[in-house]
Amino acid sequence: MWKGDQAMKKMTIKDVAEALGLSPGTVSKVVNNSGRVGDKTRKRVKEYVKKHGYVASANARILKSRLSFTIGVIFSDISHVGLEHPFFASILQSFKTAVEERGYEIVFIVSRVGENELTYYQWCRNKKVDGVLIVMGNINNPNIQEVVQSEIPCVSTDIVMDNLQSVISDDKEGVRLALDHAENLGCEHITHITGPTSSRGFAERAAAFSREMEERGLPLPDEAVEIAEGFGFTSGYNATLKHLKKVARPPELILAGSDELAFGIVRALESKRLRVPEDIMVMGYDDIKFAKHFTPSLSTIRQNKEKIGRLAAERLLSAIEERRPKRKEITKVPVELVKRQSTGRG
Amino acid sequence: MWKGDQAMKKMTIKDVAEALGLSPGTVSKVVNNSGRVGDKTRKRVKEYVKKHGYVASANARILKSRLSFTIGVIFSDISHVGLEHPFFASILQSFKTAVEERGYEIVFIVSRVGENELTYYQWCRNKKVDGVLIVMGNINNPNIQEVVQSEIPCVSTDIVMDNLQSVISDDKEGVRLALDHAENLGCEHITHITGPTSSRGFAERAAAFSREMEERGLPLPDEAVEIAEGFGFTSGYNATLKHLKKVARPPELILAGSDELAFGIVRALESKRLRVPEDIMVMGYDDIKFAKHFTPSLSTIRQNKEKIGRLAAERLLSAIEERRPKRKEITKVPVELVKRQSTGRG
DNA sequence: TTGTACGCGTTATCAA
DNA sequence: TTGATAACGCGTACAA
Repeated sequence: MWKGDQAMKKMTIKDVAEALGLSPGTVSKVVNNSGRVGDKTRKRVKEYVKKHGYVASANARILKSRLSFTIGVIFSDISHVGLEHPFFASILQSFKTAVEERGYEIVFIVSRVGENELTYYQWCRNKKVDGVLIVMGNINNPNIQEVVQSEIPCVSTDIVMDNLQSVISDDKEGVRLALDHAENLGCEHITHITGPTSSRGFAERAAAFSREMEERGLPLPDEAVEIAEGFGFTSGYNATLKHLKKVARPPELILAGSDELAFGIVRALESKRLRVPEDIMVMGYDDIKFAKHFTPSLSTIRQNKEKIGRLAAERLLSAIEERRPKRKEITKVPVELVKRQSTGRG
Repeated sequence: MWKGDQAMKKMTIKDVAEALGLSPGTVSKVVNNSGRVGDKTRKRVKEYVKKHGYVASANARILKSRLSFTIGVIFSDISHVGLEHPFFASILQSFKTAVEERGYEIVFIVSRVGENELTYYQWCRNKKVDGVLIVMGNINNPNIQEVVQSEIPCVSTDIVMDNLQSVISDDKEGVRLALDHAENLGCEHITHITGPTSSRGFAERAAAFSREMEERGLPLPDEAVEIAEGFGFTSGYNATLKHLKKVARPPELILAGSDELAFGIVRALESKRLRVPEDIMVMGYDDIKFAKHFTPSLSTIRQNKEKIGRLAAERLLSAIEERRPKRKEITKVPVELVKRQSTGRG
């Protein structure tokens, strides 16, 4: 089906109208199921359109109408975390699948168009996106604040803010499950190593950890919460070494803020001749695909990434289609304890 | 900066023109650095535009002009492999970064718009994308054939076809490096377990493997190449068990078609009380992030994902901007041997 | 520089 | 009711 250099001339609504001896307006109505059109005409148009594969130009349509069937995605502004981050990639994937099923598509919001630097909000206006998903963001980013406070429907699977719908894991419950598990294993001296608290998840888990430990009457010295410098393996590794230097005696269990941190934590412990789980236990958070293939396989709190993405899509599309006023609303998605070798014999 | 429900009225080129007592055409020229405009006028316009943050509507612009500064991405059609696949996600990430630096953005090509089923080509025409990246595709997919044979510039980081530019790893070299390594380790009985050969990478590695083994005079019974059913851990696991049943005695080394397969291979061997690397060695392919954290850490052939993505971006953008006729062209990116524990003592 | 036709649909208005 | 007409959305490009 080689078309050579010259493209097949594109069929426009006028071509269709002309071929059928109708006006463009009438064809438009049929295509969009709007307005009144006679039955036989409607049928003629539908058949022609189907047969010849006419589809309205996306750009012309968006230019005129309210909706673009496009969702802008804010993926990352902080710390070179990209599509390669398994947790966020999973969420994005399931969100993408869900909106595509409803005829929407996703585009990544960037802060420039051609040569112009735009704010996220300007970008959205410029592209007329129908809604915005914040997969990962920082509440102090003025760009994000602007979008969230604007008239554009938004949903986040990460941050929580005024006027913003969020679909997130129940982190309090996650920490509770983790500590229940720890207590069942007979652990009392527990350390929490988490990532930068500029990230909501990390901050929330750290807060929940402290509160829970107190309520349970477990020891909570200052060193019991260690903040790693980044998101990845190396950050977890380094934070662990730092922590071990601070304490007289290693804790019985370390709860990590994420699986990736946990991987680094485990290796750091091993480098100090501490065996996991025999000498010290480790728990992760997220249950990314690799957690079960790690050695020792990682006990963790599973976040339901698929559900988070799907629910976020539902919430956002309803907000778009019902045009209701924006308000803060948090949907908590249950988490689940996954027991593996790193806290026992697997 | 709460804007409430009613959006700030959008500023159009007419508003700008009116405010400055000029015509829209003049403003357009300034904004696009095209055509002749007087110096002082140009300056006045630039200042006004900067101050008030006017940006041309993307849709109106695309509607009229040749370029959309948009690249369509074909990510996956086969086997539920999504953004979660670390190898392809890495390539896409670096491609995305590279094109964004040049003012382009990416959109995922899907096969429907609203209610209409479109072919990829129709979709591209409909959206006026400037070019297409095929991150992963099947050469027998008519949708892909149509795009590739069309007038739209394309580049692939996966498949190889007529009229298509490809930026891929030098798999022959990769297999050669792997077998050199194997021979240096004294291995002669080598098995290759790879994924579905509908995927170019797997097919090419399998072919290279057979050829190289023959040239080296190493044994190449039929069972020496085992095709797994899928891309992931489980496929590797099952293929290994199947292979072990076929052979009288396990090979000395297994070369996997990908790291993910290799993970499954290793665990399958262990389940049969074969230690890696003591009893049998295993090599992966790709060097995804996790390969070095696996136990045993995985020796592998590193594909330069970052470079593949970046080069693909360069090739595609040149093709777009120079509008040269399409032809087949393969850019091979060097690979690298990474020695770790799974083939020695690490 | 400006005027204006044009790109391609959508939608409000109007005639039949 | 049915369908046609025309203005509109927002820029671009070319003639004047």
